[in-house]
Amino acid sequence: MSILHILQGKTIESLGALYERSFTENDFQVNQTKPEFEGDYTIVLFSLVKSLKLSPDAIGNQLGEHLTKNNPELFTGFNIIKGFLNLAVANEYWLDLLQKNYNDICFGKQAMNGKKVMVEYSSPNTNKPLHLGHLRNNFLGWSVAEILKANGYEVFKSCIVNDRGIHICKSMIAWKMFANGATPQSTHTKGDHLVGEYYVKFNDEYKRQVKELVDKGVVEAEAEKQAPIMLATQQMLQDWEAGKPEVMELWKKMNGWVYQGFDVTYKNIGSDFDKTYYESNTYLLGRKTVEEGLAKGVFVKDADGSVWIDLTNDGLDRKIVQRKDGTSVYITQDIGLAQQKYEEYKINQSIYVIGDEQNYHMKVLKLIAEKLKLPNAENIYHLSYGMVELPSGKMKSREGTVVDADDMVDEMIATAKQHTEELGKVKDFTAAELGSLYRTIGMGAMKFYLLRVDPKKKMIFNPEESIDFHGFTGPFVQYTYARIKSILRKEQLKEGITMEAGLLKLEKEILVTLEQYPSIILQAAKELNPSVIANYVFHVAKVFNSFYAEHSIANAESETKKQLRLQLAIMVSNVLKSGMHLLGTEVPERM
RNA sequence: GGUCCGGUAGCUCAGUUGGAUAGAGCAUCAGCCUUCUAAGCUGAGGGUCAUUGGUUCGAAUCCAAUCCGGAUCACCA
Repeated sequence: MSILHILQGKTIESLGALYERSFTENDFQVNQTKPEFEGDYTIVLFSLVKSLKLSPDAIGNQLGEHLTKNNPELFTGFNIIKGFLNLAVANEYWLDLLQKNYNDICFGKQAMNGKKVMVEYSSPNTNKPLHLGHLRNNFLGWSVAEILKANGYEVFKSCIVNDRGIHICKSMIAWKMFANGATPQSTHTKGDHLVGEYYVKFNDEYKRQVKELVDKGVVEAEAEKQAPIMLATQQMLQDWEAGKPEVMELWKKMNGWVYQGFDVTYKNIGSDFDKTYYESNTYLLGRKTVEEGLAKGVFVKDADGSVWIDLTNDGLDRKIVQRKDGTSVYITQDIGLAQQKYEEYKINQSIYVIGDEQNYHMKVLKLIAEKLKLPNAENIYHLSYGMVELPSGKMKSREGTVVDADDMVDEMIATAKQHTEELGKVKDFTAAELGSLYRTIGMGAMKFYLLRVDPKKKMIFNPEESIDFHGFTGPFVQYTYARIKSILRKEQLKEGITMEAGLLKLEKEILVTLEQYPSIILQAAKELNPSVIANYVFHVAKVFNSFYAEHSIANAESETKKQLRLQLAIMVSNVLKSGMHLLGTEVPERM
């Protein structure tokens, strides 16, 4: 329970005693006091004026009087300015907070609550390597899972691999046509990149063939259907569905290359999964759903045999759920999988980390689940995030502007190396230490960069300006942590020393900030928003840095002051480490 | 066209259950390393919170209209 909540409770108490009616926390507002005014927390009095028929100053005086008189151990004074009641919180409260929590590495986290959540994220296609957009997805998913764990949920991370379908056949056809049997080994290329090359080659060749046909006088729409490479791809998809051995063999071989490549990338960026689903195994799940839907009268069958759901009454469209040839479409498979997840893990909530271009799809998914009265329907939640765009607009593979995930990682680590060398810090470390330090800093910078903005909003990434290492960044926070650790290696904390009662402004500011960590973790989970953590962790580091520049810990004014500051530093380092962990980011002991 | 999302400093973003003079970072400028790591600290300049109207003690925040940008509306996934 934070001082803010305590103050709310005490205010309700005091108001009740003063005016002999009951009040709730909605009757007034409590904020942190603005720095230009005296006090720590502020009660806004205007909303009470009407119902009490008293002036703001009169209410403020009576309330301030009552609060300080009845809770001297909490509130030591007050002032009223233009309808705002500013209260000063007793130093003892802050010192007590420090004593109790400075060494608790679990500070801010909740005990297990018995609820289970699944977070589905990453979910790649096996026809091309991961790019910057996937990185945002991966970091978000991992971080949200961690934030939920910190709030007491049991979390399962899952991934659905889109490993079948026409787009997969495209790279297979192109490989057959152009690769001459090239393999990752023979070309020294990462498997996912190799397969991605042939996906690009498919599109080039396809475009060429369409143009050829158009030049011969074929209408463009017709040419797109008739292009031989497209016909061959469609044939391959049919062969795949029929289980034709040579197609299956090629499919397994090429997917195997991609998985090897993904494994490397996932390991690099720290993504992991408790359960991986493969669409090649789940794409038939929808059939049962369709049968159920028809039986319940939620779906209708058209004359040609295709099955539909009418969502026009819900403001949406009529959606197909099964093709006339009896195969299921994407949405139906997803419903089947949603059901399977629920049955397998008995989850209370199912979170899908998917880009906002699928908002409509996910809305339909949830709506159909509701109409089918599936038990998990209301637990489906789409964590929708915006695209990562370039200053010139969307990334386009056609124009070669796609920022590759592996390249990005390498570049960040290289930048970390360059910065460290420029600062002349290299001599303090062994080669092995440097390797892991560059990785920690580079990945920290990148993850922080992609997580510090609200997931809902699209974000712009400028490849010209490399990701910053100063200011509101991961390395800034890491650096603050490393400096604290450096002090803690030199100075010993002594047990049993009586704390000094006085608190300097900056010392108190640190404590006020640290106290908010539990509610920040709560808010981040409620909003499923890691940027809340990023903003907070940065704020903590900033406040500590201001203190650090102003006051010395090792050479404090007195021994008791030194011990107090050591405890403060320890608590700050714990919160920084904990918060950065929620963002999937490590903190270095030295940098 | 329907639906949804967004528009805050030169740039990238916070702030939106209505509260005091709208905040950070980057960039620009001026300072601070013989004292715990300067990847740091202190300060300055920089704003019609897209526009207009409304609601009220009070609006970046709520409502309405308009303008601009984006996503989506496949027998693709």
